[in-house]
Amino acid sequence: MQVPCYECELRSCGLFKRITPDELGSINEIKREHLALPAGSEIIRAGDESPELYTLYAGWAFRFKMLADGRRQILNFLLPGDLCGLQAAMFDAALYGIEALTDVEICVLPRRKVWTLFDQKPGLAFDVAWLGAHSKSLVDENLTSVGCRTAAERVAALIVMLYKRLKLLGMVAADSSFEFPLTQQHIADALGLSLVHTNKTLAKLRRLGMFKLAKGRLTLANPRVLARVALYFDEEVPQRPLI
Amino acid sequence: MQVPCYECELRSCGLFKRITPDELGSINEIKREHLALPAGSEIIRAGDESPELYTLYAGWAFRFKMLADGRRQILNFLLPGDLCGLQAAMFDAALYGIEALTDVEICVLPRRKVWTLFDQKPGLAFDVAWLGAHSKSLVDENLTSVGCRTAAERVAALIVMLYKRLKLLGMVAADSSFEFPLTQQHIADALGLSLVHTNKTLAKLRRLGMFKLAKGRLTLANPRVLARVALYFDEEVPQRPLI
DNA sequence: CGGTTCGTTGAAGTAACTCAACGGCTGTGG
DNA sequence: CCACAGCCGTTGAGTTACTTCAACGAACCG
Repeated sequence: MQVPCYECELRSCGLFKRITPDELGSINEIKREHLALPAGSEIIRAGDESPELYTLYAGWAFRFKMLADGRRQILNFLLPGDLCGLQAAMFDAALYGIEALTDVEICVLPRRKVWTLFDQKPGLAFDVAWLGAHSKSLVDENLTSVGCRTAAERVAALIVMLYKRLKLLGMVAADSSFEFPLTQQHIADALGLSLVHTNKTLAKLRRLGMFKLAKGRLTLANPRVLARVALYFDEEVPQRPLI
Repeated sequence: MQVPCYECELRSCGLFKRITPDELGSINEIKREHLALPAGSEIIRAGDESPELYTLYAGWAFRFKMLADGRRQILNFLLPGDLCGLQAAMFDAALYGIEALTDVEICVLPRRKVWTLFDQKPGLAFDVAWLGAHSKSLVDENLTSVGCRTAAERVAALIVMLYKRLKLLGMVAADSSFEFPLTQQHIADALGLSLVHTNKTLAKLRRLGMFKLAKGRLTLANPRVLARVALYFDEEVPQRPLI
């Protein structure tokens, strides 16, 4: 347990709802480990029963489903502060996989202890439910993209959504640039597009001057314009709580 | 409050986790009303702040998002026993709409009272979170359909999924037939297909003998075959709890 | 160096879309 | 009673957005 929850950097950036020192202490008590995993690791494997709940402390990950014939759908991307495997912990088997996109660090919370903690600190139960609902709203948004938007609109929507989330995390530089570790295959699998068409769509948006992409870093020309392309009904990302 | 929770028909069909009489009594206490609404009613309007949480007692509904230019994506369908507006109740504004597909009856639970109830009965908080997670898994499945499957596979997957859910509710007859109130426009909007193509795809599956559809009732020839068409990794729908 | 992964581009094919028209059914109002 | 409008489903024809196939260059690594 290298990093006590008291000193969690995620907490200090104002990301989480203020929780009582009492609650924080309880979380710290059940936190079992702080693990580092390399890019490509499977954090949760579909079909496994997962005895643990994780929070992503550093790095990127993604949640996905596979079809019987091997096609893959990326459901959403996970950023620091996100819970991994809430559903998996509530059901008996995970219905999806979670893979580390970059090197990651995760905090391990034993499932049983989390549930018993709820009995003592009901406020935390609300917060966990909140995080689950937030993550669901990301999937909703992605489904809307894949179901309704054209290829260019989907790419724009994905980038804008990541931009907004990273901005809340303080991971966007002053020039509107941020780390962008996705390969084009990831983007294709998230948006329900072929690899080739994803490439051509990205090229088109780049030629239009919507953004630059070099050395794993994406620089946005103008977030508002891109949001317009994505046809957003301008809804804001809600404020976030806990863990 | 015509129907006390004690006598709830949903409860009697073994659908929900056994909860203590004490918990049940608490739910009954905060239940405010039992409302009947005609088909087409908006149960939740996107953008509204919703002071209430509902449970769908009878009838069908659907949750959807609209794009700026009017395109609609149906996120998932709601059946008796499902919660309406959990996300909406946790955030300050609903990010989606919910519309009654048939005439419906809903139980009204004032939002504030639900949260305070959690403090007294933490077990219920877990159950609500469970229901939220379950609903999310439906969206995951739908996203996988829209992102990965062909039109015929999507239609098959949708029908199989509804069949499985209705079966758990005891709403499937001995001949594998069930009420099917969706118009082709609903199916199209849920699957990210055009109306015309949805029609042609349905016709094709019908010609192949996968199912019959007449007078708002769908009869499945063989659920297993349809599941095969949908390319399911045979995952079972988990057992359900509460409210 | 050769192997691997990732990005790029051209060309040909197809699944799904749009447009358009029509038939059946239901409810409404003269 | 018929006339008419509105909704839903159906079908044909032409178009397009996206897919698949194939090949190649750049970067990275053992």
